[in-house]
Amino acid sequence: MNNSLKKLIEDSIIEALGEQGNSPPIFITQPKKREWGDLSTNLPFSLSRKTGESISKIGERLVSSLKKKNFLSRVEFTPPGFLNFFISSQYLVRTLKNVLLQRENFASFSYGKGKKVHIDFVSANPTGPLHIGHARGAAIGDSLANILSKVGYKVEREYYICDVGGQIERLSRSVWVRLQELEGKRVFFPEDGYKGDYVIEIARKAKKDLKEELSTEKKEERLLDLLGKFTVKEILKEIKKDLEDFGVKYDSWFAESTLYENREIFKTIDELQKRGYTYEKDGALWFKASLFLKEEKDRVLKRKNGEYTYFARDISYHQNKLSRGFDRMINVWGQDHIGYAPFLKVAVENLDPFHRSPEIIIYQFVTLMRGKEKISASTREGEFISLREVLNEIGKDVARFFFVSCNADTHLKFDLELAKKQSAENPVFYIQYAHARICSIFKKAKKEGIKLEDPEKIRLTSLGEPEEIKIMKKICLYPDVVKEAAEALEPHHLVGYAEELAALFHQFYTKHRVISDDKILTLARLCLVEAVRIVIEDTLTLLGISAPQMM
RNA sequence: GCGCCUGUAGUUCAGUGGAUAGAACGUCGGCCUCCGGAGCCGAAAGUCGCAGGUUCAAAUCCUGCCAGGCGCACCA
Repeated sequence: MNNSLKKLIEDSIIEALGEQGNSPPIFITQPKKREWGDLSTNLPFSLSRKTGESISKIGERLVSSLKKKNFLSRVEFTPPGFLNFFISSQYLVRTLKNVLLQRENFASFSYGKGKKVHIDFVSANPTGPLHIGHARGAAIGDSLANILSKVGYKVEREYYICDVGGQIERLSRSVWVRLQELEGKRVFFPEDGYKGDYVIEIARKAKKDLKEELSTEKKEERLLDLLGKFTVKEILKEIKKDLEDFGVKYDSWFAESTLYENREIFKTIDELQKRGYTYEKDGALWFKASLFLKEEKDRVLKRKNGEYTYFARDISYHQNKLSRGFDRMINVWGQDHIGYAPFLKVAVENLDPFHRSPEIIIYQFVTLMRGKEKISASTREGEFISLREVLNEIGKDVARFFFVSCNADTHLKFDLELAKKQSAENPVFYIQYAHARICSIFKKAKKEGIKLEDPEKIRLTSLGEPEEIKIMKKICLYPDVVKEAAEALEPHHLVGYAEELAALFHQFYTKHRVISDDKILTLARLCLVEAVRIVIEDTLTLLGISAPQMM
């Protein structure tokens, strides 16, 4: 299935350019003014610079060979050097029928060619509940996964569980201390321990569930190990539940400890050594990052005490992904990993014979506000707004919409008060309202005994009002929006699109009646609004937001 | 100090080197006999952080400043 209008135009241009057609990249964009067409390109500029032919000559030549295309009603060359395209009503009608026939597959593509994509997001350390910062990563990662699978990739969502290392030790020690306190003993709470109340809850649960083991096991080391495993399991249970309520479901959960169990970590280190990417210094094993990254310091793979660093484990994890046959690996990380990303990339790509490299999407942190006041977020100190609280306060739809509505690079400010207060006028409701309104039109139609027939049989040419044309044109662009969001790995493009489509619908709705005495027009308009409904539902689904029939 | 990211309307954010920089919220003024008013129509609101440069064309690319966020571990 391919309903991309831009591709159609692009192909026609390439065809028109003929044999000598190794043209510069063709950019087709939506112009700002209606007189400039529905789509336009600046190709005459760039082509002229390349070939030396005059801009207007190129323009005129392209116009004359493109104007025969039946999906265009008009092609114009407009000085200083634009080609403006006008979509034909024939194409508008055909597209409307396609939406009704193909429904949620209208914007599906084979673009990804069934390639396997691994997407790793959130992957928060199991040392505490998810907080609001993780929510942004969850919203971006999950929507991206949805979008990529829509354009034809085989997507696997995975959560990487860091269940190894010093943080887990600190966590289990914190639980142990809380346990002692429950026994009535006064114990000094470690400076670097986890201070959140959830630790006390877990201690309480451990006291009940691990009663026997706790009383028989005397060796502190074994005891801490036992507590650690129990705690990680408990916290993961909560994380999983929070994510599910946020609309996120993973295909797999990968525990870091399995890298030791199947000895992959050792193989990775061997390979790095064999290739001469390592050296020993001060009793530690180092990665020669400077081989690939000038001006960067080398990094430790294996510490003096014999433990592997997170870096070493992470390289091994990525090799594991490659061994599972993934063509692309996408990691969605918070900006605190920004300096680390290049190291992982060079290590992984230089070990792989095909030089596949993780693609890393960095999202900037959310500044959380309550009115004018900033709220800090630290898992260690136990000061954070949990994802759970956000879900309870403002709900999944508003939260997901908010986190996915702007570019990952934006340092966005999130005012909880405002999010709650504005909720009635929030853009997400504006979009959902359009959907609910359409559903209610169909309820009325049903009551009056009107049924939507086979769209092929309905005379859609009776749709000619400006508001109707605008809607159809917007719908024609939907597949391209999805494709562009997939190519750029930027879900936020869909948000802007959904708002625009909803606005066009509301404008149409205010001015015209769908159900009227004119039977033919009624059916045509039902088709039109049903197409709007399908597309809105589709965008909302990609963003993980519900499309309610009633509000 | 070095690296990455950001700076666009009162606020939150869009904006693929192109044509007169957009939307939402907020503010002000209009619109309910009729499919849902969580809607529609209109108005006010901008030195695109500052200064240079490249280009026929710069919010967008380059350089330098200023301000903010995050990194620069034998943490993860």
